[in-house]
Amino acid sequence: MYEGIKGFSDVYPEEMAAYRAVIDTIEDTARGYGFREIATPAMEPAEMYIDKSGEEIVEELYAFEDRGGRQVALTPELTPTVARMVAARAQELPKPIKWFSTRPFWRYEEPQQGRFREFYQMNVDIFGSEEPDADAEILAVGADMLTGLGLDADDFEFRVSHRDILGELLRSFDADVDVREAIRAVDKSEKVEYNEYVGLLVEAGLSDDQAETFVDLLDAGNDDLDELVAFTDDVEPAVENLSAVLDAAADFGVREYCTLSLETARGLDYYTGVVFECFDAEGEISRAIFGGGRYDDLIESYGGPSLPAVGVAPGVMNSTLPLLLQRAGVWPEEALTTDYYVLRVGDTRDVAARIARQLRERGHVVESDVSGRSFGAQLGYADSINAETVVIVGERDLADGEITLRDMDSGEQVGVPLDEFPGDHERPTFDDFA
RNA sequence: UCCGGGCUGGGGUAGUGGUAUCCUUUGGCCUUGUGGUGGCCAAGACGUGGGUUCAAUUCCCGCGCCCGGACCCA
Repeated sequence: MYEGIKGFSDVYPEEMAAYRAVIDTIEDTARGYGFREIATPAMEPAEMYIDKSGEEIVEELYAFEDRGGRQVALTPELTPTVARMVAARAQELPKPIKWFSTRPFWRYEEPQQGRFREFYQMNVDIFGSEEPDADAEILAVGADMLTGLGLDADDFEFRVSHRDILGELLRSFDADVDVREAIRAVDKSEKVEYNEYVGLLVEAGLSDDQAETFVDLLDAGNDDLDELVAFTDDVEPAVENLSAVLDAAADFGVREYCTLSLETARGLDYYTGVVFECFDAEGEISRAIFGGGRYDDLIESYGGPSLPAVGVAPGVMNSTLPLLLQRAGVWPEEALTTDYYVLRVGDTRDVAARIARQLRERGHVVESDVSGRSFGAQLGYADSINAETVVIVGERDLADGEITLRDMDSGEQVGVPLDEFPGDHERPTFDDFA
């Protein structure tokens, strides 16, 4: 016996049935908006991540040399790959480009709540539109996924912010501010004490007074963005952009899930406009459920044309989303379902097989005996797979030209003439013949 | 990479310096034709390596994995 690798998970059928229901729901939501599915490689050149993120990223990469001497890495995220794909065909692809995919990613990190070394993530992106409507559509598709899963406004909130508001405010101070570091401090503000937060801002270049002013400004801005414009005109375009996105979100029917939260920054450097993070509204799940935002410069930085982009990336398996769904009581049932079990008694394989085939042709899940088991054992197995209906194909029944239908919930049975089953019925059950 | 807690049949547990309890599960049978409610039989565990000891599942150390936290978050 071998143990699995740390941070990698096995998923058994019952649990996978629940995941499958979740994945189907969120993918159908994206398809409903016209997002088209793409497939991408599990490995890329390691430089693709190192060049963009620095050598320290190697610490969190599954990277190695392949037999051809190439430095390769298991993909830790989708963005560089999709940027390459967009860049390669940017000329021919009609805009906007709306793509999604759901697949595993790998990061060499220490496992924690909702965080593993292999995890499944869906990516939904729009390339080629810088309109607020595109940002709002990303918010809308994200919110629709969650409501489609059974969550409502009491369960989650999108904390929406804008990178340029933070950037312009910081640049407006008469100080040599490391905006990147200051935004990183903002990103941590929810997790640390006030004094530590201010201290981080001071380390980024603000004076003590400026840092406190900045913190107060963000707080005031959450209530009224105009307060920020009053402080400096430089934030006006960003404020207008954020307002326009929220207006569009209102028309798209998802404004109620959005909260203005200027303390939300996202840790990544490449975001350029609206950013947002989804949180458990009850706070039981402390980590973000997922996040997204606008990254207008990234395609170009990967060698493509200048092409605006906005996206969202919900974790699916091995992530915080399942924790939220469980907390909210909407996690799908972890159970097998089986429409029919065709039970064989005696030398009836030919007839049983024909019936099973006819039921499968109607799109049902149908099992039959492949183990040579007794009647009782077959019935026990049918019960263990939650068969709804058992079709008993026995020698005695066939001698009378019949099969027997058994409803497994009630235990009721009825004889049905062989030539009437399944007949014209799309989904024949006990009730149709009782 | 660091910190805290954990690890006993497939799952859940009891217990102990002298190799282990119960529940459940799985397979078979009672019942070559009636499961989910009975009875019988069987299978199946001390994560791993080392140390202390006459003897280690039990005490000590390393490692692995699990849960949670820090760091990081793409």
